Amino acid sequence: MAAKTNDSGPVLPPAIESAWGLRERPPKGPRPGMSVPAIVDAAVRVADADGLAAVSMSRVAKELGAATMALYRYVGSKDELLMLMVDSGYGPSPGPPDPQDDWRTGLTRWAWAEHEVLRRRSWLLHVPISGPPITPQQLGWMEDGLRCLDGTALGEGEKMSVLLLITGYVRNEATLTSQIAEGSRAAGVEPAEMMPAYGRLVARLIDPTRFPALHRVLNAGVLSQDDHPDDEFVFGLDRILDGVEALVHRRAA
Amino acid sequence: MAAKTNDSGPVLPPAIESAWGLRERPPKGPRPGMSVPAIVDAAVRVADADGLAAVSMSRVAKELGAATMALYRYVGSKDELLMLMVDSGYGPSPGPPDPQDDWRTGLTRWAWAEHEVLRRRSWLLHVPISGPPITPQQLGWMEDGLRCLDGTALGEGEKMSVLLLITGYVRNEATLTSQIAEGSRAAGVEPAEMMPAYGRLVARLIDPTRFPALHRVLNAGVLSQDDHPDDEFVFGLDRILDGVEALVHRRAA
DNA sequence: GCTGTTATGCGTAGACCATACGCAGAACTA
DNA sequence: TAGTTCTGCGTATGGTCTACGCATAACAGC
Repeated sequence: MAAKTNDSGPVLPPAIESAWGLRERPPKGPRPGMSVPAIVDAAVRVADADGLAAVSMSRVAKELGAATMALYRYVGSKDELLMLMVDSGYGPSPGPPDPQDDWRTGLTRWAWAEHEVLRRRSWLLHVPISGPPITPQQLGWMEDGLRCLDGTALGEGEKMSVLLLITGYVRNEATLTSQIAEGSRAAGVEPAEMMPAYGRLVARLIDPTRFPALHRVLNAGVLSQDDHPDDEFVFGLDRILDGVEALVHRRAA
Repeated sequence: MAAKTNDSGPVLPPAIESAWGLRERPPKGPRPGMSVPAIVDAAVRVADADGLAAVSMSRVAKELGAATMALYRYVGSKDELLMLMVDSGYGPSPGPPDPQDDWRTGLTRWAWAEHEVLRRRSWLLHVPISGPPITPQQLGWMEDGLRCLDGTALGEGEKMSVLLLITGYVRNEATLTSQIAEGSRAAGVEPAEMMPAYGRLVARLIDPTRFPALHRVLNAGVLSQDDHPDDEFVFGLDRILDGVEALVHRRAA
């Protein structure tokens, strides 16, 4: 088995190396007619317009007026293109926290920034991620998140865990809301009618003696009202930050 | 646009209705040679053995000694089959909490049960879920989770939010660990060497002045040691439950 | 300026995939 | 026995990714 490593560590796909600016063009051969950034931009444009499912190599090539196979001179595989799309799709990190903000304010802003990106580009949630982040902007987001916790007494590992916790939460929450939106579009139902319809469906399916707690929830009308979706987001985020706060206090003591 | 609803609410795909036992076989015509459960079992067997990517209609049909198109008499589409695979793959819910346990013990057990399932069947994480749960066992898990919170003063909506928070966390955590496992297999690296290799890679890429906080984390050796993976899981779960606990106390006051 | 080397653009083709459609035959009802 | 309805599934369509190889363009060294 060919281990994908060399002396200086694991080997990066060429296109990722060029994203870090580690690759100069060889002086020989014809001048390239495209560039990796141009391809990634085109792919992002397709995803923005028609969703991730519409992103095929031939569609992206058409967007650029090029032939399908021409792309493979720039990206090693579709998966590689997807990785670059994620990096570009997230965009630049929200920047370091305001020095006068406490960690909680900073992380809240950080979480909202990701929330906002995922709301605008829900296709990011559909990209099957295949490992920890190694692209420049992704690591930029991480850096900015870590800085929010600079003033706390948490260990470095704990800081990382907290970030993972929060970004995971944001992604998860965004996944759920985007599913509702996509589901309502697919079923031809008003988005606001989606959860009530779901509630009625479940109410019709379940036997109240077998599912008493669930039945009680439905009876309370939990799914019937369409409250502001951001409320749900804020609720979970506050729970998590409460939990982190407890830890921060314990470490500071 | 054809709205997928009728008088009694949204229409369920036929195969899902049969999972709820709402469908009797019409008396005419030849007797079916297969059954939906047999097909789902075969598909789960394929996924267990070779991963979700190996689950194609033809592969499942081969597993059953049937022709590809024969499956479409039982399931409406591959997506429908995937939904049933998830239901079957999760298996029966962990059961209601022990009456003498407090809510926190109960939810911890509930979270571990899902954690365990996802560790054994990581392909469940790769199934693109397309909406809120409507299959019997999925709702069974929900019911059992809700019951853990029965004794608390939380509102019904809050209980639901707490469950979503926890299941989201468990899925997210499982996704990360399974990515490490799959990544190490793909790169031909020992699983224990995966995170250290990642750490070295990032250390080589980043400029310490542009990424000071990240650099500090790496210097602290956060990624170098391979601590018990369950520790990471417990850490996040405890943070979340701490946050929930704060809310429970506030509501009880 | 010529030649060898190397990269590029991309056409062809192969190996998959999901699934629409339609037909032959089985099992029931009347 | 005739009619109806459902099953199994063969064929075919249109899509996917990508391995391979060829013609050509641009440079390096002589």
